[in-house]
Amino acid sequence: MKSNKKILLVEDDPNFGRILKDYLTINNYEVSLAVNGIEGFEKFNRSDFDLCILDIMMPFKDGLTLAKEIREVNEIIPLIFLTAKNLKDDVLKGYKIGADDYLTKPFDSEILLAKIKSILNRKPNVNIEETDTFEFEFGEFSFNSKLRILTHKEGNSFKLSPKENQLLKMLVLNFDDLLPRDIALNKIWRDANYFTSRSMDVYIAKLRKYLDNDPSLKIINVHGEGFRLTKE
Amino acid sequence: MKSNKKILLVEDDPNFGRILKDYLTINNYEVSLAVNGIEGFEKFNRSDFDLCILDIMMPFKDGLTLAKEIREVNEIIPLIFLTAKNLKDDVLKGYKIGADDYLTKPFDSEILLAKIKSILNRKPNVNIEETDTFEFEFGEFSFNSKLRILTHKEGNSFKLSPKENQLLKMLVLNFDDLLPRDIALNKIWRDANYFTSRSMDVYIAKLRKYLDNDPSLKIINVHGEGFRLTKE
DNA sequence: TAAATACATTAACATTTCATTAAGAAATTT
DNA sequence: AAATTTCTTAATGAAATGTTAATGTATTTA
Repeated sequence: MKSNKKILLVEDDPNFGRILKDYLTINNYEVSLAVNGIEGFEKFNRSDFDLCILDIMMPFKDGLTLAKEIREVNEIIPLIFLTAKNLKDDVLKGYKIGADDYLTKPFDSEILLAKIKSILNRKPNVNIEETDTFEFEFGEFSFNSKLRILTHKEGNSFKLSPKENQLLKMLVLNFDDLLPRDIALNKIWRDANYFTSRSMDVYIAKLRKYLDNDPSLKIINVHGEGFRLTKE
Repeated sequence: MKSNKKILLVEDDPNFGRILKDYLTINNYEVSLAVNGIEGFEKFNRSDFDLCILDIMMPFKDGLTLAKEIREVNEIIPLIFLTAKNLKDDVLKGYKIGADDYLTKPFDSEILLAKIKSILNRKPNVNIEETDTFEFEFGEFSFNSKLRILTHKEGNSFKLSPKENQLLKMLVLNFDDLLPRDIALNKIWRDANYFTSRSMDVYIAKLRKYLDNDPSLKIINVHGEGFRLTKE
């Protein structure tokens, strides 16, 4: 029974880390152990993992910061946090970054195993346009979402903020089709409520300003539903 | 900010159940509360839920048994278990059935909320709407009910309000056939009484104005019965 | 260390969209 | 003719959206 799933484990306590790694290895996972956030991020970038287990309390770079960096690069990889005490604040922060779960130390190893299985067995996400493409052309613009640069043919060029970038990317991926508000909110803001919704409106206004350079492009609101990027 | 997500909560402690229900309701979930596994299963079958929260320890039918029955009917709906104590065995059984998560009582309500959001966000609505037809042609019109746009061949194009859109869609789906008044009222207005009926009349008038662009199309009233969209 | 920059959120106010209700006329049924 | 149902326009208030500015918070630069 080979599982082949690769897990990145980031844990600064060498004893605990070692034991946990061995336990997961025995259970047919391929485990890479990093002892702090910096090493963790390096390892993450050098290999393709299926899941990350991150200790929150770590020297140099804590688990939450590491998670944020990982999320910037990879939006879908499952994250499990380990918290030393039951620090509610850390837990909530973790979920906001996009955690899939957390465990309070000390925890039962069998339960960790069950959680890992549950997360990895999840029906392969009927995922919303998960794509590797990062270069787009639309109207008189070219758009590189990796470099976050929106360029108008005339030469005008804009550096986009992370949120501007993500929102524009989702609009472009759904060109001429509806981008439902709550889908965008849940993906970009990781929460859908009054405030994130207003924030999104502000970003729509910002994008409209950029797009003014090509008068044929419009971001149209569908009242109560979402937005649609379209030409003419 | 509408969330509209429906949660089935099965909890035998009436006080705790009530409080939890209220808390979730305040946070924009539509909650149905059942006090034991038997009632829970009945409610589950009578409606479409987006997520279930099940207490494990319950009289008559415990949460694990209920979960098993639910899983037989529905393989994807997310399940969250509540355990009174940290009963490792129950937790493991829960995961084996296909739980998405568990919480040990007493738990923090904010954390429950974070878990719910996290779970619902990664299961983008396995929505019926998605598979639904939303493009129609009739007379000299084309009609996109997803974007709520009604377009006349000549170029005239109208943005429809949600109610206009739903009503027109029902008429088109019953083209040349009677759309009974109370069926439309119950589906669109969720209630059939004097006021919703007057409101529907107003919307029929609005639709007639749009349809005037094609003189061959008529919305005909069948006195005391309903309306019929027809050509010539 | 202080100032500047970048970014996201929140506030404030304007505008638009939308559903309901009111009100009177017209049509239909009895 | 009386009662009921439908038709249509307009008025109202609530909710959603548009937009600019202010606020808060890191990070970078000087």
